[in-house]
Amino acid sequence: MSTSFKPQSDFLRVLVERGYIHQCSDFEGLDAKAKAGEATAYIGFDATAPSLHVGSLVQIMMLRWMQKTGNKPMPLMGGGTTMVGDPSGRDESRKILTMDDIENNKAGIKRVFAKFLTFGDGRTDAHMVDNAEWLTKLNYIEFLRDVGRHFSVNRMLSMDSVRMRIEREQELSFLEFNYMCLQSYDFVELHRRYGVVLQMGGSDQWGNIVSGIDLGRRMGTSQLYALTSPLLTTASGAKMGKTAAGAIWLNPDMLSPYDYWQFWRNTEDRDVGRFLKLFTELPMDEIARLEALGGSEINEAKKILATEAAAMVHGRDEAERAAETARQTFEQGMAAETLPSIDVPRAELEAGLGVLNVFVTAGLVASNGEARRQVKGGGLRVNDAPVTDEKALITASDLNADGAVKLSLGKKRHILLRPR
RNA sequence: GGGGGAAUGUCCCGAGCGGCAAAGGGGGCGGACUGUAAAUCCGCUGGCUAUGCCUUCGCAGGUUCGAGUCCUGCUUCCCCCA
Repeated sequence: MSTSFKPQSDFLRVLVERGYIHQCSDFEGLDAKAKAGEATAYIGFDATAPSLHVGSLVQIMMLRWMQKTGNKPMPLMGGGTTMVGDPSGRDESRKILTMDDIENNKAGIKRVFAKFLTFGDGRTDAHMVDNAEWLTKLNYIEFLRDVGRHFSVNRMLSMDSVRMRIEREQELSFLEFNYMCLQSYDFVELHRRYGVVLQMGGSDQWGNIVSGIDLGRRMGTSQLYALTSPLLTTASGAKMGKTAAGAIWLNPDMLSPYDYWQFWRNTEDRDVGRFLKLFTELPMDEIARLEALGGSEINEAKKILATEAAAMVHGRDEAERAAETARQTFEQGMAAETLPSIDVPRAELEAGLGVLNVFVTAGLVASNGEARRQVKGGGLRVNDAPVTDEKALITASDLNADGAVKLSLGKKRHILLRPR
């Protein structure tokens, strides 16, 4: 995005200055719509997991800004499209999910949106839709005649997502090949039902979105618009939000607020400014100040980033608590009472529990074998003392002043063991 | 329809004369150095009631003291010819 385009609408102005925009089909046209508060927009979310993770956060933030700048955001549950599976950016077919899984996932995902958007019937209130509502009712022949005839297979074959599969000689099922048609049709359907004129998404969705605009034109909608966000990677090139330890989930039952706060606290120096703009709502001049901090002072900026980002998802109180827990744990080296914890029956603790087993139970390591290896490498600690004997027992005498045992893996991951 | 190849450690890529818990990467985890950063260096990277036992090389059988490695059938994918 390096145009000299000067947005008139609050919506585009914010998105441009905060770095949300990768591509837009028509800046001027969309700007006018947004200025009039008529830029009703949707973003589709596939129901492939019981929670969204950090990878979807940019999209969610775009919807939030949309609402804050006087337009109507519509998160779309891909209840129908999830049954098909998006081939974009994938080099192999998705697993087919069962209907039960999809329902379950939708319920989890809805909880996330409630944190970011105000729902209701007002003009700028968010409205949640599910494409299963219309996609599952489609009649095959009718769909082919009304919608299918507008799609050129020649053109679809030239789209990145499809071409890649073909070039790499990887299977692309007819089921997946249809995904684009369905997503395009969603756009048209949403326009007809709710007057949606804009579809946003990650840059990998550009092709699908534009194809929806095209279909709209052929099927007689008014002008539709596309807006995509850059695909987020960390400065060192890793994909955002997915580590081998697991994705950075937004639902607290999948990842504790404390761990969520830690994720942001561990941001690389180079990413701090960019992330503050995308994932917090701090004013731009404040961000400029924070991002200019040099050397170890940048850590202050990271703490603010962590607290602001966590507050958005888990609420201000939880965020402050996570920040305080981190302060006590890292800056004072104590076992903050509010660290994530697990319970263990008091009788078992008094009888003595094997260290290895305890670390496995706490979920810090996957198996006794891994625990042993960590002991060898000096990675496990009980109450900050390195575990040297893998046969050691943890007993009631290990309880600290707060009545808990602090288990640590490495320098960053801590869990409290509490007798119950 | 005919001919030829491929499937390896449940994160990925990938070597593998009949003795293999299976080379090497990447990724990840841990350690050192730092600032809970990056870069760099080092270690680890099947499971267990553990000087041993169990489970792994697409699936099912077979040959053999012994099979990822050889044979047969099957599945999936790729290439060439038609």
